[in-house]
Amino acid sequence: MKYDHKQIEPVWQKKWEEAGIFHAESNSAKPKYYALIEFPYPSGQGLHVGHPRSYTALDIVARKRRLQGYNVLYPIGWDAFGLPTENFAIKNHVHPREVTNKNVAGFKRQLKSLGISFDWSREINTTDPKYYKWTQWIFLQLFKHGLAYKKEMAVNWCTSCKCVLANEEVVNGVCERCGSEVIRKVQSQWMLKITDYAERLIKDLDLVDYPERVKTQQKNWIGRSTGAEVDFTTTTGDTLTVYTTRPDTLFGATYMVVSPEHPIIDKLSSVIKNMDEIRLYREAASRKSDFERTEVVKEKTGVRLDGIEAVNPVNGKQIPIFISDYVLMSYGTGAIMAVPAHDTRDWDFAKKFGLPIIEVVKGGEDVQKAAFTDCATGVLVNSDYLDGLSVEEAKRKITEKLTEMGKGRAKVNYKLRDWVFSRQRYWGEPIPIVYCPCCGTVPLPESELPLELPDVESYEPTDNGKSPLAKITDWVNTKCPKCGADAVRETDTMPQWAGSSWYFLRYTDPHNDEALASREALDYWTPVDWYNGGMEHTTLHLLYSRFWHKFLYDIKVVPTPEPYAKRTSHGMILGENGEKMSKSRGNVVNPDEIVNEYGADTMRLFEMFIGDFENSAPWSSNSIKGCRRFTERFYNLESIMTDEEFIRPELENKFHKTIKKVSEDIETLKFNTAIAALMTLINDIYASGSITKGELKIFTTLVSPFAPHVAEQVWSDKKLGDGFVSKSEWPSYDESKCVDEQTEIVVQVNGKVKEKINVPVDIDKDGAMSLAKGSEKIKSLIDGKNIVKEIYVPGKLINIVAK
RNA sequence: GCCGGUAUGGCGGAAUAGGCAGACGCAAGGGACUUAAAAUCCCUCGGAGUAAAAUCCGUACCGGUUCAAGUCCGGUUACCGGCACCA
Repeated sequence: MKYDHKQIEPVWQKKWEEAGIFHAESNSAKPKYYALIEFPYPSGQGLHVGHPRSYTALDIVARKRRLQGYNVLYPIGWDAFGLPTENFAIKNHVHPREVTNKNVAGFKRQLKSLGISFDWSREINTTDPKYYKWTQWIFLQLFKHGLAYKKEMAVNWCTSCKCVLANEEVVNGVCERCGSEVIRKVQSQWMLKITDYAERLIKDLDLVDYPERVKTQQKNWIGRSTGAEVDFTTTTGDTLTVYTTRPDTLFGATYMVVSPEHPIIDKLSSVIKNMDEIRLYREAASRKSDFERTEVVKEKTGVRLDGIEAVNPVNGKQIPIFISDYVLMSYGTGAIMAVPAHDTRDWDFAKKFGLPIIEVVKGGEDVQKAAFTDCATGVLVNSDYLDGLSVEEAKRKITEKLTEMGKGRAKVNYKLRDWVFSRQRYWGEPIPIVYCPCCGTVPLPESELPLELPDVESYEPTDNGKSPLAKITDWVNTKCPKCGADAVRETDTMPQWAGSSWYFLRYTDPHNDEALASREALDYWTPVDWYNGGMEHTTLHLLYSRFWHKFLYDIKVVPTPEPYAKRTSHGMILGENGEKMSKSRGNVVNPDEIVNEYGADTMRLFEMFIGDFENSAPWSSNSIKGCRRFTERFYNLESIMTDEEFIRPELENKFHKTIKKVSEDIETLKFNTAIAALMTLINDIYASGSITKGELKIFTTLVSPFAPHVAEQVWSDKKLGDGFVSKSEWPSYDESKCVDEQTEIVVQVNGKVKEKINVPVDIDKDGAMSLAKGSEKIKSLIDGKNIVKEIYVPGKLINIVAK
């Protein structure tokens, strides 16, 4: 029979489904294994060939674990709330739910055609009220524990669309859709206090097995810095507190800068002589978009506060105060002490405004020419009692001194900011909060969850930037759950990140109406053993879900402090031209075409063979042919099978080595070399002219995680075992059979390969050396020379250094 | 600017912990089979050099350590990703 993937693949997909062999067992005595991929956002474009890279990789792991006797949970679901669906709905006047259902159906068909061993009985969807009931429940717990709060926040506002934009929708300072100017507008927003967990989110990275680059990126994002707060007194008798990581340079502070939004300006407006000028500057700063404020401003701007000065607490010197937008209200205290000699930004500003530059750390170039910022090498000068100390010593000493004086304290700061949790959008989870004129902000009772998303006429945001939900008055108007008075509902919805911050918990018990998941299910299944996903989620999704998980751990809902024991990341699949795959570049490859032309097995093999799993690799419509050939060659083994159950002695070593190699490579993400090893073995098998039944059984099992359909076909055609190969047993290898008896070692003279000799594997140095010297060629090369050194690397190489 | 990643044949890539650079696959060239083509099978395939060998060069670039460097150390460049005045 000729290999025909269209005959084979749908048949086995159906048989697997009917037999339910990929269902995770709920009450099992087996050890558990929880493999997880990032659940997809069901977009209208459908899957592209990038998606299956991650799904296939963990499918291979999941299938191998099943064969190793684990009870495996490998689930799938839909992260279905979000903007593209909503925008599509607005444009085409359809309900986002319909769009979602249609897209989910498309994705499902595509995923099923790839033969991935998901447990479809546990499928979840973040837009299902039965699911988002628990997203809302978690929000209520966060609220009750003071971790959800409202704050006036600047948002992106499109002046033409009259609507709030997400950061992703602002491109180069203009609206992505209409191209008009985006400004900052202050609105009251729900925030989540992720900053309370900053320290633990860093520290607990020690508990998990993540790639170092992921850990580093999370640490940098959280941005912990240690320093001190210093209280300056002003000539008006007020206190102005600054945060600095360089308290050692306090004697070099020659001015101060406060951010344009700093409250001290309003407080002292009657004292400041040039208030008009200050007002103008503040206004200009507030009008600037984030883009202008960070991107365009290369030259420092600012205005001096006329009529006030600050007093340096350590030397009593009076120094001027400026406002400037290079100081951010959102970090530290919104005010800084400026040490131009040792900070580049302060130096730029001081040069522009002609301010004095005093060197307090010696060891660099002339500070009048450039700031000296290296704190590892310098020695303190011009700093009274700090003189002669190293920077580190000076930091410690001055912090102690300030603490004694009551003028300062050690302080840790984080770049991480609280999570803006409100969206003025329709297609998201409604925030379960009611505003009552008497009781204030009241959480909805848990018994009233889920708070379902009502139907609306149109999904467009309102003119004043409120969510479309605000237009549905009979939904908005409600009674206060506490006192029964007339009240209104919160109309903001949650961001897309909400549903994905806990979805892996729901998979453990997806149909539970009493809890987000039962405690037994969570105790059994969590943490996730292996989570693979994209690097682009490192600082958002991965961090957000760790935060939620830690909170749920604190309130004793989940049993583990960390959600994922092991995290890995795959590289992108690029277009054939080496560029990122995108619709606009026209280089998108649709998996449907590949499955149709070559079959799912070939597709899966190629996805894994294409290159180093962790690096990006370009798609190649030529190279895939090699994987198709391998699939056919594997299938054609049927025709050369003999009935012996054993492994032929001449192939025994090769089989054991391959079992070892494939077993190990799957664990270390080296799927490409695992497949290469299978290809090498099949070449050896064909060279031998036949394959025994016993050999084919092993080979088929090894292939089955990669190319499961054809493996099942061969398994059943040749009656290699009972039932499915997917329910059989992973082959084991014998370490002693992986070593060869004879081995070729390389003989070098002065580091250059001159000869290769065959030796018994356990030969000692003397034996190998005399064999090497017995070679005519080597003899002629070292004859008459002085042998300086002889190196023997067992089983590998001899190097004779001769002069 | 800062942080992270990457750099190996015509191409994707391989090389445990410093020990034969180029496994495996693709493409290309030659041959067998065929009326022919496809498929399949066999051979060649980094560069220079040679009748063939020998030999020399070669893992982005410059330098170092070592008997031995794609791998370790110091420096440089290019590309990709993230962040962007974080005091």
